[in-house]
Amino acid sequence: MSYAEVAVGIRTEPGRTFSYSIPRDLAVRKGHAVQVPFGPRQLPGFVFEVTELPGYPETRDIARVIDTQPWLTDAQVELARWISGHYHASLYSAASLMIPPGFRQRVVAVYRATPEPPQTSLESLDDRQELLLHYARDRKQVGQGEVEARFGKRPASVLLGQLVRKRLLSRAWEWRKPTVQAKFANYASLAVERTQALEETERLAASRAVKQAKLLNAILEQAGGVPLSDLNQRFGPSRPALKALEERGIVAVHQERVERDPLANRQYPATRPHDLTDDQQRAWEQIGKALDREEPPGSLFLLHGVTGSGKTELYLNALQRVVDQGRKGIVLVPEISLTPQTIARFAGRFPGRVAVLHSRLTPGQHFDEWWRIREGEFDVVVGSRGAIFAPQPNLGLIVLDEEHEWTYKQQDPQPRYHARAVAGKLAELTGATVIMGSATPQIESYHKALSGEYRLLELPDRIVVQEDGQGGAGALPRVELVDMRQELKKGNRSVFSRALSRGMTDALERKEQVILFLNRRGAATFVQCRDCGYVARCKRCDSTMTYHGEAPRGAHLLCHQCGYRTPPPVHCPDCWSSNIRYMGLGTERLETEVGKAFPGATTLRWDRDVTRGHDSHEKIMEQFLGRKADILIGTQMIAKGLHLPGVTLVGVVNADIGLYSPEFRAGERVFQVLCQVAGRSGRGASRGQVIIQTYSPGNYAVASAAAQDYKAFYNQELGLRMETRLPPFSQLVRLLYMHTNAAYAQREAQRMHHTLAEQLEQWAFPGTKLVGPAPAPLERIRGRYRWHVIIQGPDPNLLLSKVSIPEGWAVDVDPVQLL
DNA sequence: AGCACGCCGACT
DNA sequence: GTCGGCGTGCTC
Repeated sequence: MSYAEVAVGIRTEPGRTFSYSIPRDLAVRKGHAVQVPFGPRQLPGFVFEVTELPGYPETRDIARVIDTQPWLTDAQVELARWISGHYHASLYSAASLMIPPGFRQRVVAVYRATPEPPQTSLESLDDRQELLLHYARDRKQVGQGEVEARFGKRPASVLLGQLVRKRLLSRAWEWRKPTVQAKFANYASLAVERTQALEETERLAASRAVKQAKLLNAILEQAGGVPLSDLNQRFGPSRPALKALEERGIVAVHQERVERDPLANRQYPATRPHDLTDDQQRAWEQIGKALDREEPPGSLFLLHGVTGSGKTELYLNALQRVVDQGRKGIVLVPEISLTPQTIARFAGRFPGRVAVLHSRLTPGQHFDEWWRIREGEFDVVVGSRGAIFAPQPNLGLIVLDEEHEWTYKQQDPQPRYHARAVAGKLAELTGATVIMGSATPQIESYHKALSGEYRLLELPDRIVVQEDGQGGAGALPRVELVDMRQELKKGNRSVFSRALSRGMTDALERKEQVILFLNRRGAATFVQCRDCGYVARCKRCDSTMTYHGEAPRGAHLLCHQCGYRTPPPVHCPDCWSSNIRYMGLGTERLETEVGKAFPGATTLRWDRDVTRGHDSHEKIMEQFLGRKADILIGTQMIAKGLHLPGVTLVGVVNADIGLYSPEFRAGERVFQVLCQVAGRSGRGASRGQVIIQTYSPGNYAVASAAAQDYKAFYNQELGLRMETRLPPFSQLVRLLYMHTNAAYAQREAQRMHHTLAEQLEQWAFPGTKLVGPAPAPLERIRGRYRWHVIIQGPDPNLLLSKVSIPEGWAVDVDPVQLL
């Protein structure tokens, strides 16, 4: 008899499995998805271990193996174990990251009326029970869902339970069909020899069956069959004409599996490797050695290079080397950088061998891609955060581009993992090499690189890629810092400093393009009564409402926290004054101001408010690349890795936004975003110019961004982190509790703090301390009050593992933000 | 989800 | 001293 340790789909402590016996007729292996009995229910689970001895005295049998193939590789099983432990999540939730979404089969209950019901039970029924019993007797079986639809979720389960206990209904467990499945489409292909078909085409054309002739000709042209949808698209409704051809045995219509390939119907021009610069060559030698396994495997590289220094070329070379060895790669890029431009760079180098995984895939597309990756069909998987879990067999390389991006940290559902940390662990398990690249590495990463945990590779110079594809040394843009306090003193109350105004005029005269960056949406950032000082705030959150004044929704106030929308006030609700002023500046109002100051220029706005549609990112960029606009106005979105050769001037309208946030990473964020925006300028032939407007020119983040000096920023920031014992000098775990009742949330947080403090006193982990309990900086979101407790120390998990976390608490290990 | 267990208030 | 309300924890 063998036994299995199964991670069951319930809330559990990290790492917890349950022991089940394996029936003789079931082949169960590590990594299998299974169905197991658990109390009165049947639940899904994953097999983490197969053993000869039971891990528990009273085991029950595994009910079913969901798929003959294991869904998790051995490496993924170990990876899930690590994620569960490190991020304090259940093993099941960790394993779930690695299977295709939409395929989470669930067991559902189905009910049948019993053939010989006990008479006594039939006599004691109320109206609703009677109704449900008759409903069930009228059909073969009744699913839980339909009963819930008629009676409501809660009453349905109560009623069904009552009828089962009275032995009037019997309950069985069934698997709900997967929500996504392989897709099949109709294809038309030749059923006769080509020569015969050609004759037939001529005969049909000569007679009056023009449509049939056209169709047959199209089918002739494409060996292996044409999808009917294509024929319909090209020739209009074709089914009747096709039917005629089919009946005469000339063509055959059959079903074929179609891959919902997101790259289908897109052509990527093939690209060849560029010559490397000296810096690139030096970095490449080190990477090459690691890939050739001349050194112990599992190397982690941090590639520090400014925008345009040729990091991607090194990624491509490394991927090529790995592919030549018969191994495979995963490339992670931030979701927002997953543009057609980026995909083209990888797809062009490995034509037909690149899979793309991102959140905008339909479940069907995701499902198909997952299985094809699993089968080893792709050399390279390009995707956002979750692509780190792509089931790439024989993994040789993981690339993490823009490693400092905080979108690599999963925020909402457990496990709140960081793709960078997961990549490191996966590399350790598989022997793969990791290359992390950034122009502005996260402080922790650079610290690790300097202390030898990562291997540091520097690319200090920018390369200008000419039209012929050859590279040469390029110049960094000239950056000018403008003190807006001086502008005010000189009587300039406009949003444009004299320098920026002049720069824009010059650029526009030379027919060059301009980017204006403002990290805030909307028209006015807050709405205030001039008489009593009232500021419009969101009813459900504490944040101030932002005024949006544009079509299609008309003027309204919007909460950027929860999306709550309300008409703009005519009178102050406190003092009934009509002296309402709109204060502050957002992208929307900036566009208006540009229109006033540069009436001849055409503008394009790029922020979350104009990019709701699916392809709108692509459309806006195409418009700007096609010179349909002179000035692009946008938020963070414009800063991410776009190559815009026509831009020679970037204006940062207000660098100070975010600088005084209560977050310990505020300075780092401002520095990163300013560097990124500056990198948008002068990527074509001419040298770019950047003008940064600020009210805090002396601030270290703003000043070192203006000087494009990462090391200066790093040294300053590291000093601050050391004083405050923040990462990398400690590790943080944040425990967050939310509740609609403020007092309840506070009490719960105090209770948690008390428990932790007790354990801390008992075990006395050195250097570990508790921060809080305190209301989170965003004290209320969507009407829920938020309190948190933070554990700070060399290994907070030691303390965390001593307490059990009650329901309702969110545990965030290595949080990227504490708002 | 459903069952056992335990703690507290209302009753014999 | 006993009965039963429901809140809490466990199910391999």
